[in-house]
Amino acid sequence: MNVLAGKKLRHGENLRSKLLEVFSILYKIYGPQSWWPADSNFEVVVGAILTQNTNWSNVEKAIVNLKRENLLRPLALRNISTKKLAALIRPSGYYNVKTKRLKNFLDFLFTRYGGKLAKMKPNALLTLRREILDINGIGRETADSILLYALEKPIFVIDAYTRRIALCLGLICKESRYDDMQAIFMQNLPHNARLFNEYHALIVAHSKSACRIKPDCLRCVLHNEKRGIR
DNA sequence: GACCAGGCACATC
DNA sequence: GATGTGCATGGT
Repeated sequence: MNVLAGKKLRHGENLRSKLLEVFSILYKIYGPQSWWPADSNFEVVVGAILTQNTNWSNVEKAIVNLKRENLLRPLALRNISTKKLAALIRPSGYYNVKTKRLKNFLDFLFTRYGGKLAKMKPNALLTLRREILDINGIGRETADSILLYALEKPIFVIDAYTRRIALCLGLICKESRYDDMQAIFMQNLPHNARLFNEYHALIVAHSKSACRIKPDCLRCVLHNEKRGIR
């Protein structure tokens, strides 16, 4: 369970105001992110699967290969052989595993929604989440990335960046599990897809930034921001 | 050459 | 349920 929700933090701040403050400062520093970096909702899904435990620059190489072959369309990707798909996504690593996972998602998409992501959108968030999590190879993070960034559903994505920053800020402990961490954000922020989109994207932007302080240590940024130091 | 990067499933205990 | 392991590339 969420052991920290509602608990008073130092300086009398509660979790809700702390989370909003962090968002406000990140937004002020990095500006609107308007994620995900993709040309279509389907490309978001492909990227979410390819980026599993992989550097994004490697994923970009695979995406470029797929675009070159005009394969970033559900039907086209469903119709190519696993051998060809594996060769094209090779730069993203774990290419045999990820080929199966992409095909699994496509099987689901065509079986249940006629190959159209748009047909998924009207369904309730939790219904969709259950369905997507049933696909072999799609875990919580990938499912939530698809739900938030491809289907615009209000769910907070927990990834390695979020974990590191939340740990740094004392919002979670090392033992916290995915659902616990997600509850910290979901129970203390308005359920708004645009807010969750920007918040997570800003966390990634900060984590990847080459700021002079240790990128993972948001505490330093918060401290300096309050003192007017950039 | 070692280490790391936006996971996940599966086997084992 | 917790822990260990396999899956693989490209950048530093």
